[in-house]
Amino acid sequence: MARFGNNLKAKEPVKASIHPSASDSRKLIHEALERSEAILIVGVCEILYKGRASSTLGSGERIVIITKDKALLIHRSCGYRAVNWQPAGCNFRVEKTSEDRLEITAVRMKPLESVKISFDRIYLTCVLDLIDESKICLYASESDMQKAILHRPSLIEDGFAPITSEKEMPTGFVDILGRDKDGNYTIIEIKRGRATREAVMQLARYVEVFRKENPNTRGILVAESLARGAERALASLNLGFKRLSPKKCSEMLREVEKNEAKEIKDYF
Amino acid sequence: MARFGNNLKAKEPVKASIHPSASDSRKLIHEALERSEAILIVGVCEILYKGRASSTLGSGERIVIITKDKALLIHRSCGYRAVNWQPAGCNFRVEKTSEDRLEITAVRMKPLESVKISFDRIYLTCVLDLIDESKICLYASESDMQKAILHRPSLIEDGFAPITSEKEMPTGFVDILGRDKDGNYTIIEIKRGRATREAVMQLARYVEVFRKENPNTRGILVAESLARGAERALASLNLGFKRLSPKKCSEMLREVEKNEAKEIKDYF
DNA sequence: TGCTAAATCTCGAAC
DNA sequence: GTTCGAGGTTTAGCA
Repeated sequence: MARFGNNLKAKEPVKASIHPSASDSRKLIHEALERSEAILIVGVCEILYKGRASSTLGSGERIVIITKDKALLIHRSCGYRAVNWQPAGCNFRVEKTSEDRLEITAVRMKPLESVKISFDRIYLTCVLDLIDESKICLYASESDMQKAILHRPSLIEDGFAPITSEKEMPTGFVDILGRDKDGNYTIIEIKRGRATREAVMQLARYVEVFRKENPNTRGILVAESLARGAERALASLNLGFKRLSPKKCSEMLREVEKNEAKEIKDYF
Repeated sequence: MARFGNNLKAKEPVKASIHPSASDSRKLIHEALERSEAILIVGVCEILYKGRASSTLGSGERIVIITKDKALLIHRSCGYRAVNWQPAGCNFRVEKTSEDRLEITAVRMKPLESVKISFDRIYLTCVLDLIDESKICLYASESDMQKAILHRPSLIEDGFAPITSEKEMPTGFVDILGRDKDGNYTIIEIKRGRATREAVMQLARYVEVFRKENPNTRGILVAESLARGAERALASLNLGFKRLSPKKCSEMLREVEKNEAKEIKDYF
């Protein structure tokens, strides 16, 4: 951690003010916004959103977060999703509208929209000077599946040979284009989870277009599993399916990477 | 607010513990979980996620929220999206793993997955007994647009007459099916924001299938605006476009509701 | 319970 | 800057 790595005395990363007055809270928030520090507020508020859509939310006790990059999050005591929000890059206005009331407005310019939070009461205002330089590493994404297939085409079927990936077509991008052991063009559409009817339609469009030039073209949907409707659609459109687990692909890739590193190490 | 409405002395809704020891933090969190209160933690942690996918995130200062309904949210100092999370209904385990280390694990049963947070240091632990009974009201959704069109079909064009909505087809559900002033079947696909090529393709599929039975079938895409690719696709597929604002639809609906209420009132 | 489609989707990469 | 597609998508509605 940068904060502790150099043995200098750490600056206090959390300044908490419990039951602050509206004035104090306004001052803390205003200064934190100026310095681009994160802010955490717990209190009783009403919320108005106007923009692409609009929403109203009556009084309730909520958690409000403003991030360093000026995103806004309002969380209720239940549920994973924020009840109101704005993505990063907002302009904030903080106003004391009466002795005990504080109003925070986040304005996004494009598209023009705003979220207004009117606090009746503030229980807690924290200014957070958080340091967080780590990068998140995510495994078993769709692109891991694509890489795995390109690296070991037999994951699809024996004799499959990729030609290109991300080939552009009039209706979008084909995940993988290749030929099967009989020389037929084969279009691969990858979905990491349960493939829906929509995914089948996407594959069908590519195959349809490609067949105009190359009649002997097959389509194979690759996914962890198939939704009912997708199964029916595949059958009626005469397209193939290959079950493939994103986790298995990711594990295989990491194994490959390890071996490659080893080979390089062995080489020197 | 329920908390203040009855003039009883309010229970303190926020218990904040600044720089708690791992033991104290563990105790606070454990009790809050038992009582289904919300929890807010700020500290230095590493995170491991394993489940449908998997992720690792090295040490950093973050905000952790556990909600009353046992959802988990981990926010970084930047960005709107949580970096790791679990939806409501998790089982939590809180363990002190060494003098200064605290480990919180959220386990979701279906699908089986887990998020493990290892705290090196905790700056703040808050137990939040939040009351929030308000319902959020959201306007200008896609279904508002559909309702508005069904209520006033001339929003599409003069003489348009809806037959059904949400009609099932082999390839999906048609938003609105109707006839135009010349008796042609007309399929309406609605998007609330900017319509993409994907939306045009969806409409094209419906029209294509429907034309097999009824050659005189038109397709109209209804949206706030059109992406470039969507525009091209519409032109080449000979489909129509009608610009319609979700906000306008929502306003119209509320006007209609008001008048209906008035009519009923006038009647009695 | 499973499936389908929307979302104030957001986010990132490619053009 | 716009467009396009993925996402650990989540969530709500309906069969």
